[in-house]
Amino acid sequence: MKLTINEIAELAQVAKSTVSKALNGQKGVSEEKRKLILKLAEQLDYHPNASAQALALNRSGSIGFVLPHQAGMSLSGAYWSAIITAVAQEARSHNYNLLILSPGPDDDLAAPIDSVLKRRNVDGLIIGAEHLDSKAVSTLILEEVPFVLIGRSPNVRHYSVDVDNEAASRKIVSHLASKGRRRIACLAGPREHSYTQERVQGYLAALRDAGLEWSAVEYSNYELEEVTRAIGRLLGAHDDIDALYMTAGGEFVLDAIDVLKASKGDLSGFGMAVFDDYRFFDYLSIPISRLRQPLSAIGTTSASVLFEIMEGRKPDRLEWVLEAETVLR
Amino acid sequence: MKLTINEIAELAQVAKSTVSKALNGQKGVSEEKRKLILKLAEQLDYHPNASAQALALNRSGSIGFVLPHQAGMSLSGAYWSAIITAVAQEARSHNYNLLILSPGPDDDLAAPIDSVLKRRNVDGLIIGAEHLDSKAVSTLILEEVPFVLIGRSPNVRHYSVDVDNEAASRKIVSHLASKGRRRIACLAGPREHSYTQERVQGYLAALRDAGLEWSAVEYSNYELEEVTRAIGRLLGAHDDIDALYMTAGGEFVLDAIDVLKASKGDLSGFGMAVFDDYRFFDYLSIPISRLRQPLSAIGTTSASVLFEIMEGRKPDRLEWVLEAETVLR
DNA sequence: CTGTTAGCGCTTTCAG
DNA sequence: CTGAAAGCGCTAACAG
Repeated sequence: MKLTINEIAELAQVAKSTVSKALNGQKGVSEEKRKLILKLAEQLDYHPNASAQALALNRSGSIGFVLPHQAGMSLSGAYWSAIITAVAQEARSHNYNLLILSPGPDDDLAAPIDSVLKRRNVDGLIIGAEHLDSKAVSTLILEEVPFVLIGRSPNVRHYSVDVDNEAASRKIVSHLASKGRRRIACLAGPREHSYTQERVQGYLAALRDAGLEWSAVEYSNYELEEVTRAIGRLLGAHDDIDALYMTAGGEFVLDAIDVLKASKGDLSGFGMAVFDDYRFFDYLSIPISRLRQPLSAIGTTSASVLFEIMEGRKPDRLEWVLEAETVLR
Repeated sequence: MKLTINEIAELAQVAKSTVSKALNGQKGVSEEKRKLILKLAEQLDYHPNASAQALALNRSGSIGFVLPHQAGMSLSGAYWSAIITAVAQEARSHNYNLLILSPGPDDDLAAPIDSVLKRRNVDGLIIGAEHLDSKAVSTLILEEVPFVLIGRSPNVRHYSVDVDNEAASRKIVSHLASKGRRRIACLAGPREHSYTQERVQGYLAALRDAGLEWSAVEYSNYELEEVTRAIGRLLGAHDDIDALYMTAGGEFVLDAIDVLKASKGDLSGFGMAVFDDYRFFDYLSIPISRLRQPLSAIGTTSASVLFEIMEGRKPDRLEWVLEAETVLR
């Protein structure tokens, strides 16, 4: 049941090194033998043993994808799943496999990465940045592991692909302003994430663009209690808020709407914009403009950048910034 | 930079075979040497090279997870992502890695599976059944590859873990009946999927339980056009339908509600139940009762069944059926 | 162009 | 208990 290169060599009456060369398209094999060998391999459906190849070549043939902690969580799963699908596709087209590294609920991100690296299970990594400690990153760089980040972390300068958080935010908040909103508040995600900062910057820029002087930003960690408090602070301090920009989507939006409704009652006339796009937004009680991230492109791009560095080429830049699409309502 | 078993052996002044034994907890090593070796390995943070181990042991140390085609799609991604996260966890706890096999948009499911198997990249497979052709399955069985299915396919009898589609459907439709609905129609998914059939059976059983004689089932492939037509057929034939049971959730539900609204106008008083649970259901115009699948449990169970067969133990049964939780509205 | 040989790093006999 | 040696399947030098 185990078909090896030796069988092929025997059948073709050649040395296994010849088979190896023929199969790998190397030169130094007569056209005649090459044909014979390829035909044989094809007929017998021979595939070289991955472990043996990996051992001989000192390369695993897999890349790893590191999920952030909360990837399993409901809607954010949809986000990661779309990216993974694209990465898997790209990997396959390079004849690589895709390993998923999902940190346990408790243990830290570094452990699984470390092990997989030490064991030489992967040749490169794509890491959902979110909150990657710079310690882990410097280890990676030190060990010269090729890797690319999805999203960026503060204090980390490395290959990354991300969406243009600031520009997109600016655009959609400008849209709110153009609709006549004058008191546009911002409900932001966790302050420590780069993407939150960038999106807030975009928000502020849009206000400046529109000549609005008033602004208000509150941060939260996406959990109902904090969201409640954050919105409370916003509404408590200003009773004339007429629009809200949220720097992240998903269920967070539902929470926010609940809280808003509870404090303000009727929401008609209230403006809303969100960074992220889910179709159900159209079924909530107010129109929501939103930003749609190019998920497949993020996956495809990060994978191809990774393969580029794995193949020793040096990309001409460090950061790939993709556009988010605006969906105006 | 490459720390191998040889270095450890040298430092410990023993043969590498002794190191191997010590590290793998085999007997035949003096307590003294074992301690020394373990200490050394710990200090130097030695991890055996996975490929070498795989080659020597003829086992890859990875299991594969086969996604169905449309997994990247929006909300269904959330579903798979939750399962994968659980599987990854379980794999890690068995010291296995998780390989993701995602079929390309065009190519068939068999190709990637076949290659990964032939190359001995995985020791076992978890397959999102959905529509797995029985040909592929028989190949797997023939090659004696350990695998378990998530969900079931008609004509395939093999280890599988699934949710109790019929019982859950029966329960939730009974709930509709208990609320006084008398004309409960069923909007089903694709007829060829087992889960659709089972859910329809549950629906019919519930009607019988409630002593209702009237029933109506229409199938569709989840696409707006077909959904429109299916609902059209239901409403066209019966103008007194007062409730709808949908055998699947996600965006499908939004489409259905759109269509319903368009034909019936006001939906108040209309009853609705759905197999699947998303929080946004609570924000639609009518209350929706629903069934929540135990996603993590599905992942964990399928993985542990897989490991059981991989370890040569023969589970006492072929099918694991988990309960879906009902969320009544 | 071809075959022989020597590893890749690990496990596993099997003498000592 | 210990270590030398063989071998997992493949690739890469190097003679011929």
